[in-house]
Amino acid sequence: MEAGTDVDVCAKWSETLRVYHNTSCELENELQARHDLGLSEFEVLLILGRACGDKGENKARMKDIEAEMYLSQSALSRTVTRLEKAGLVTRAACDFDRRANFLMLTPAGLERFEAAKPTHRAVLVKHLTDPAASSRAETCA
Amino acid sequence: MEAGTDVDVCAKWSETLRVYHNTSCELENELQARHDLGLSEFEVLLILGRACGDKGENKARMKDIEAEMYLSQSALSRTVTRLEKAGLVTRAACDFDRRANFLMLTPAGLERFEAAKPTHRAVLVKHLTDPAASSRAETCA
DNA sequence: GAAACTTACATGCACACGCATTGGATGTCA
DNA sequence: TGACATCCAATGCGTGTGCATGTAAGTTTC
Repeated sequence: MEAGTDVDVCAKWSETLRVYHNTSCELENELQARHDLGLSEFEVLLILGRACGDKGENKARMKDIEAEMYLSQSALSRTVTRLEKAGLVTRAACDFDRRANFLMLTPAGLERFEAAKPTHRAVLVKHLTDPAASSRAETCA
Repeated sequence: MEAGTDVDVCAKWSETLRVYHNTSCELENELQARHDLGLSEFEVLLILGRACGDKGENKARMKDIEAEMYLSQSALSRTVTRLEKAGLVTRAACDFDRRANFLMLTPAGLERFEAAKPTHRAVLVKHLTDPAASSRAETCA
């Protein structure tokens, strides 16, 4: 709407790309190396971890998880399959709607999540508090 | 370093994810639908388009392009292969360093790039000038 | 209550990506 | 000159993703 919009927009996009790639790349690497978790997998645990946390029941419907993530329905389905194979999560049928699945954290899943949370937070702090400190990761492009 | 950092950082990351995914998803969709170009492919054209633009020679070394993109060396190599098959770009050996390749825009490539540029800019403006206007795309998660 | 539609999840498939490796060209040092 | 390290680009391979589709379950309409 104002003069210089083109340049501003390009600069803003470049900055967004830089922060996004550097951060998600390091998140991926750190979570994988330290906790054997992919970023998508961690994000599912993150949603489960805060869902109904006070009731002690860490569960959510697939559809609700999907709505909170930038991941297609099929990709989420496979991500959950991986988590299930790793024993971090269990699928449970929903009594009221047998099309739907509930997803629950297992004790192992909760433990893994709690262990990974500091790693996740540390990377975010590193890259988002002082953007200048966010440099290119060694791997990932 | 200050109180509330954790919450601030999480909110900032959420916002970055939102903007990045919405924007890149719509970029991908629009460029594909209107110009038969993937986002990575367009970005290569973008770099070539502004490289030495004044000299009328739109060329650059693979390594230099790689350094400007968030793409691995192998992915760039294949992206260029696709562009080459589409006739938008040609590889040319470098006289001074025969390990390196120069990449050049063909006339068709320049034309395609010029056609796609407004689409690219429009999406950026839409999503980055007023962040609230950036809503979830229909496709892509 | 049967038929048509919609919703939730899984799966076949194609594809773009990153990592590791390879092959060829260049530079360096003895 | 010969041996070795370095650099550029291509390719084999595995994996995660999205789209399209399939299947089962719920909802609506008559």
